[in-house]
Amino acid sequence: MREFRVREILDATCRVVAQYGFQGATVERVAEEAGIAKGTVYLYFQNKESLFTAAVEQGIQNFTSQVRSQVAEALTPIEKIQRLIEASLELSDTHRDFFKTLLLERNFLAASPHHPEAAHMLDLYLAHIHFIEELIQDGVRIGVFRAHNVEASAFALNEAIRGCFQQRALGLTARPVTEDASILLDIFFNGVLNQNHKESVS
Amino acid sequence: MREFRVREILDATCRVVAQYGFQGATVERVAEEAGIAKGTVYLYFQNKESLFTAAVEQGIQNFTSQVRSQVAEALTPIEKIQRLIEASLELSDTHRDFFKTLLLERNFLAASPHHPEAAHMLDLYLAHIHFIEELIQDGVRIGVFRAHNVEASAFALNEAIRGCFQQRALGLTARPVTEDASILLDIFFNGVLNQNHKESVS
DNA sequence: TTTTAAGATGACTGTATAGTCAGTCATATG
DNA sequence: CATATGACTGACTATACAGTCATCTTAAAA
Repeated sequence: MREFRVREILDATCRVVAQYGFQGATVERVAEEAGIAKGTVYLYFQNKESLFTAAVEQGIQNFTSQVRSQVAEALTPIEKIQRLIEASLELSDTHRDFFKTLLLERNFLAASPHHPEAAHMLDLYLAHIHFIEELIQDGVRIGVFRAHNVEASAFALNEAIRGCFQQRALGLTARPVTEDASILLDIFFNGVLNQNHKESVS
Repeated sequence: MREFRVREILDATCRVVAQYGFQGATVERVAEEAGIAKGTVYLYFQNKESLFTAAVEQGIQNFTSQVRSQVAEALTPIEKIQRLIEASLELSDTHRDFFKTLLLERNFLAASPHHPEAAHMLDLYLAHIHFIEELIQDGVRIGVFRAHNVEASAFALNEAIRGCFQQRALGLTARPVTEDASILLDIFFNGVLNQNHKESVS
C-alpha cells in the first residue's frame, strides 16, 4: 500500500527528471505526473531533496543490479568484461533520457557537501567501481590480463563507458550499441599501440 | 577598462562557482566576491545565464589552449599523447575546485536544450575531442598506433582522463599526478591483455 | 565654478516554487 | 446513525533570488 505509493511517486519523479531535467523538475510536476496532489508527495517524502535523492538512488541501483546479473551469466573474465560493457551501454540506452539528465546535468556526487544522502550515493558509485575492479583482478589472477594498477583501470573503463554513452546520448554517433561495445572492448584489451612497431614505451 | 571589468567579474564568478557550486552561486555572491554591487554586474552581462555561460567558457578555453600549447612542444605522437594526459591532469588539479564543480555538478552540455549558448559550449567540447582525435590519427598514419576507430578512442581517452581527475578530486587517491598520468598512458597504449597469453579476442 | 554624463549603487519588485495545514472525502467501527 | 481514522487535497505562506531603476558619485568638459 504505502510501498506502492512510494514506487509510483519515484517512477513519476524519474519520468519528470528525464523529460525536464533537474532544473525544471518541480514537486508540483512530479505530483501531476503521478496523478496526485502536491501535498500527498509530502506524506511520503520529507522534502524535495530526499525525494529526488531516492529517485536517483533507485535508478542507479536498478542499473547496477541488472548489470551484475548480466555479468554473472558469463564465465571467463574476458567474457565478463564484455558483458559489462554491453549491458552498461544497452541499459543506459534503454533509459536514455533519464541517464542523459543524470550524467550530464547534475552528477549525484555533487549534492551539498557533508550531506548524508550524497555520501550514500557516492558509496553506490564506488561499489560499482569496486565490482569492475574485481572482474579485472580475477583476470590478472588467472593471467589473461597483465599485472597493472587495477583500481585505476577500473575507473578508466567505467568512465570510458560513460563517455561512450555520452557520445551516443548527444547524437554524435549512430553506431549500433554492440559495435560501440566491441570498439571499447578492443581498446581496453589491446590498447592503441601497434605491436609490430617494437618500441616499448616506459 | 570595460574589458578589465568583464575579466574581473568572470574571475569572481569562477571563484564563487568553485566555492559554492552552481547551486549556491548567486549573482549577489558574485558581486560581493568582485567587490561591486549587484546592479553593476548587469551593466556588463545581460543576465545570470550569460554570465555563468561566459565564465565557464572562459574556464574551458583557458584549459584547452594551455593543453594545446603543452602538446605542441612534443614531437612524436606518442609524446604528444603523453603531454596531453599530463597537462590535462595537472591543469585540472591546479583549478581543482572549479573543475570539480564543472565536471561533477552541472555539465555544460546540459543547459536548456536548443539554447544557443549551450550549443557553443558543445562546440568547444567537440573541438577538444577532435584535437585528441587528430593526435591519435597522426600516430596511426605513421604506424606507431594500429588502425582502429579513432573517433571512439579519442572519446574514450578524454573520458578516462576525466575519470582519473574525478577520482583525484573526490580524494580517492593520493598518487602524484605524474604517476596517474603514466598509468593512464600505459593502459591506453598497451591495453590490459597479457600478450603472452596468445588467445586473440575478436 | 557649474554642467554633464558615465559608472556604480542597493533598496525594491516580481516570480517561482518549496513546504504547510485547515479542511474534504471515504471507509471502518461502535 | 454517529463518530473516528487516515489518506488526500490545493489554496496559502514564506523565502530566495533574478532583474530593475531612481539615485548617488565622480571626474572631465565647459
